[in-house]
Amino acid sequence: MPELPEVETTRAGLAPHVEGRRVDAVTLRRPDLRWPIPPQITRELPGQRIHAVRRRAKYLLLEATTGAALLHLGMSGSLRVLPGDTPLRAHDHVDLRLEDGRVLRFNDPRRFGCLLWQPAGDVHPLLRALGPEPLSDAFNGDALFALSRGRKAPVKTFLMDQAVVVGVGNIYAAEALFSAGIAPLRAAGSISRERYRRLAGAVKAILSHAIRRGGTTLRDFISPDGAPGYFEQELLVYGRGGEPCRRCGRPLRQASIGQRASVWCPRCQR
DNA sequence: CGTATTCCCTGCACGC
DNA sequence: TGCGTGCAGGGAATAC
Repeated sequence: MPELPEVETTRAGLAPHVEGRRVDAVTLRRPDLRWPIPPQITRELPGQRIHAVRRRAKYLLLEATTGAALLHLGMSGSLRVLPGDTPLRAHDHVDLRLEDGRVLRFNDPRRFGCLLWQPAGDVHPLLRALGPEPLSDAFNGDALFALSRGRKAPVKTFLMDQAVVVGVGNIYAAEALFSAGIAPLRAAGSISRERYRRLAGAVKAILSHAIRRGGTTLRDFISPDGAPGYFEQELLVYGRGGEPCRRCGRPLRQASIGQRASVWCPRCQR
């Protein structure tokens, strides 16, 4: 399930194959993913060159001349650059044929992903209310502390709020809270500045480590060249409910927090 | 505004 | 073996 490191891995894998190339044709095999695919994708994008592949939160932007294709991988999406004659597989929904004959192919079994259009000079509504990038200086313990005052929601829910900080999904929220020693159910407003500094540091460390390792491989995530990520085996709490804490040996607790499966160590996290 | 809930969709792990 | 069931999840939409 692509979280920020997976999306960044995808961006980095895509960029050398796609940047500077012209899109010759677009093939849609269904009219929608999560939302209808807008007419600009088929009518405006073909013939334009992709100048850059950028990422904002978990969105990818293929920046062309009159606008950008805005993609989200949802939880099962993947993008690959393939030889033009590669046979189709199930759920290959969209092809962008590049001028070198290869295709940028968007596969998404669960169709939680999207492909939208952002006109040049505009910011798509989906990107307007997003918080800071987790690896930027704007995201730090002081900002978390300030934003959290008065919040009664669990800190895990708070940390996964894309208006607070983008790109911290369920896996990395669980791992960062374990690393910082903070219990996920604790009210966001009750946590000290010092502990938020630790938490922000943990988020940055875990995300940058995961990016270096090529993202987490769970379910069907694959990077654009087809190589799997190697982070899964390093997860300390996510998916390990009932198993012993790697730090203290006590069984990890599992419960649903904000409709999301959550795992933590009742002894190491307070 | 903050918080809680529902929904979208398919693949997979289960249990019978 | 083959079925049905429940769960997973990002995040928008909706309802308080």
